[in-house]
Amino acid sequence: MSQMANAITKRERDCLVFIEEYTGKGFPIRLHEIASTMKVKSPTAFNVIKRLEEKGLVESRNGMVRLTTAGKEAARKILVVHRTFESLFCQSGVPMEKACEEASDIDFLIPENNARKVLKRIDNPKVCPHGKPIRGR
Amino acid sequence: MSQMANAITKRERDCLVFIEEYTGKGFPIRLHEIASTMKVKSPTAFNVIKRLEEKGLVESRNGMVRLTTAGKEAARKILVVHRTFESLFCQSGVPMEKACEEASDIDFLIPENNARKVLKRIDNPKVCPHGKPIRGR
DNA sequence: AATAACATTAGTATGATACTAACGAATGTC
DNA sequence: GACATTCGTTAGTATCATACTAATGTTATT
Repeated sequence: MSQMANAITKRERDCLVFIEEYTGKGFPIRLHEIASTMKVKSPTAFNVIKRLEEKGLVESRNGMVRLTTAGKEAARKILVVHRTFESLFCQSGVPMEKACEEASDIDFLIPENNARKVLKRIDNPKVCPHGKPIRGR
Repeated sequence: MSQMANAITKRERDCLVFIEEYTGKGFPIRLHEIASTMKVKSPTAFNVIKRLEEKGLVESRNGMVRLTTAGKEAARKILVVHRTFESLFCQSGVPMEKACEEASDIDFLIPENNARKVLKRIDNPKVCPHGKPIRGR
């Protein structure tokens, strides 16, 4: 209720981003992989996936999980915001690890268009502190 | 679990900040006031207050609610972070209302010391867009 | 065909959020 | 002083997200 209709939780965010980053390399992802990365048991991961599925962000078939078009778009938006704030924190003197962690706590809460404005304000860096492109891939 | 031990929720944050701002003017606050401002029924507000009480941030007696020392300190920290990000958003071209709203979504998630670093990065404004002092009062 | 690895279902638990209904206490009005 | 209104509190219910164990399917590999 504090968020708009299509809100996701931190857990769902972590899961979504992990799938995006993993499957971005062309490998399919298995639930077991997700569970162990998120450090939860399979049924927990299964439920998170199920919720993401209900929200139309993820598809799973034969234990293979992948993002839908909407899911990819959602992940893309989150990553733009993530890298923007990560950059802001780093520019401000926060250590990279901490910057990343804190960006992860807020990147799914802030609309992309506002992050883009912030990006301009901080001199429009093209890559995040990890060297990944901030805007389109 | 995504947060540290003493984490509070968005609801609790809203409640805490509201009490801080209200009682800052020297008036005692009543539960009914809190409930109607937060747009929830009394029992809901009552429960939020109860949780804040358990966390040692609030005291209530005879239906009068006020912050403890720890509660004031927590509210102060939140407001430093709030005003920092509000300023950032405004400087970036986000309308003030929206800037405030979004700052409220994240200000309780970011540690004060990192916000202070961000504050320096954005040219150390002394007041937030509403004209309130950002650092100590 | 048997086993191992993994997915899935069922069932339970906790914490945050929110409600209604009912009750209690204080306050003010007639 | 009796009564009504207002507000706080308790009790009970519900939902959602999160997380677990235990049991059951399913698939793949040997």
